[in-house]
Amino acid sequence: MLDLNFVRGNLELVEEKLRLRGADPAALLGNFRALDRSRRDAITQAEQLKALRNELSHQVGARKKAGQEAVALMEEIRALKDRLDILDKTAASLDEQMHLSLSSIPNLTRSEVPTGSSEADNLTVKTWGHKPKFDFEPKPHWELGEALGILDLDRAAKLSGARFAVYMGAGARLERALISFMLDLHTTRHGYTEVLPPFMVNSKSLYSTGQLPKFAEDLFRCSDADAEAVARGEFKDNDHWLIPTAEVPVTNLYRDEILDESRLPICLTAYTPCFRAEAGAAGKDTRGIIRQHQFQKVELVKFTRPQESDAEHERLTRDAEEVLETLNLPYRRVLLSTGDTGFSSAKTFDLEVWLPGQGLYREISSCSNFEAFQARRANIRYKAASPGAKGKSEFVHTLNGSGLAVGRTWLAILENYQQADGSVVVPTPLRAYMGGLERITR
RNA sequence: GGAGAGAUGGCCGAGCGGCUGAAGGCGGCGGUUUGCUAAACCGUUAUAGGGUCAAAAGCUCUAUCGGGGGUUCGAAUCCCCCUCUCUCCGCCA
Repeated sequence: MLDLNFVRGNLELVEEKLRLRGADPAALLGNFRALDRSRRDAITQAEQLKALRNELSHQVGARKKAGQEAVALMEEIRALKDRLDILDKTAASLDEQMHLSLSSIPNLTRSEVPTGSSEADNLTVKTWGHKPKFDFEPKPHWELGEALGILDLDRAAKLSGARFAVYMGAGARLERALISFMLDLHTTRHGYTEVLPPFMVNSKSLYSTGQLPKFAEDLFRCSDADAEAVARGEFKDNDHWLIPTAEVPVTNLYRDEILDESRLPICLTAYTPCFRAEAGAAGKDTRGIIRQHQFQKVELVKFTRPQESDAEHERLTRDAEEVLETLNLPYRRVLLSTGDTGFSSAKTFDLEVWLPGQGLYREISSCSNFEAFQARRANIRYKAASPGAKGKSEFVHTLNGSGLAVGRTWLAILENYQQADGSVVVPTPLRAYMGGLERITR
């Protein structure tokens, strides 16, 4: 969420930034000034009446204490009530509208983000590694996996439907190895603390990180959650949704807290499954396990001081890249354009891994700097500890990135490490996690 | 699932109809004292939203004592509902 004062004072800039994203400023901010004005007028009126009521009530107290009667005063106050009731309701309703309107505005992208309307305008920042050369036609992962008996999509469909996968034998072990490998790398070499959060969260948490209210249809909702209430802007702490990413529970760890500056930056890593409804993705990536309703991910999350978030963003992206480099998977780093940058993000790098079986680069990580956008929604602040500082609390900056999407790493290994006989060589760093297995064969 | 107890500021903790935005302590910040450190002492220290202001500061108003509703001229304090925490019992991986 953007700061109300900031929007009020920089309306043209905000509208311009919205246009860069391909959003419609008129739809989002068309009545901003009018709404702002009437909201403030209503609040002023209601508060003036409350001040009067409080003053008169005080007089009642004083008279009673002095042993005088106060019937007339009490009558007067009672007479205010109807008027106050209406004013209060009006003010509350306008305030709610303002909040909902503000909650629907995406974050402002940073100036270095390339202008564009879609992923076609993303900027490739760097390319790493050598694409493997094959003296045979490389196969896509679904053919390799099914032939090796380590991936069973047909039975997954029987169990759960489309867009689910069953991993068997060395396939299951490879998935588990990747999770352990990534967590170990981030905790021992990159300084992250491991977190194992709940896989279900309440709607308040999803509001804080920006998934609600706008993107409810992308989520799996448990039966105790009320999508209509969410659409009205009611976020509860006693309903449940399946997490679409560990970003949600991990970022919300410090919701409504004031952190000590000396603790920053806080760097956390978490393995979780991720559940996505993939609404609107019908017909997209239907083959293989690129796009699933459930996939595993190791996530990186940081809480930083505002002045450090840019440098920490670079560091976090490097931490994700190092997973690919250690596994020797060719990739490129892409700076997303204004049109492709996510709702809550001010700047996002995607890492795209080379998939020889399909002959293209595919997103395997997305590393974003949300600046204070999520922190403002989640009310995560820090208090300056440095001497001389005024002790005023400020919003932290939050960042996160996949380090990495495990399912896509799994399939990237199959495609990049495949052999002419259909077997797959296990990358050296994973062998210790696979009981020494060097090659997955039929 | 049943029974009971509780939820107050950065933290601990008092208050149980008006004098309470909230005692006291801890912590933080500023200062005095002091070879240094420590200690002691003094002062200060919530958040959000209105109004005023060119703006900031300041001043002022409103709201906030887990969340929501109610009673009352007036609610941290009384009543109802919900959530969470703790204790005991039951069930359970």
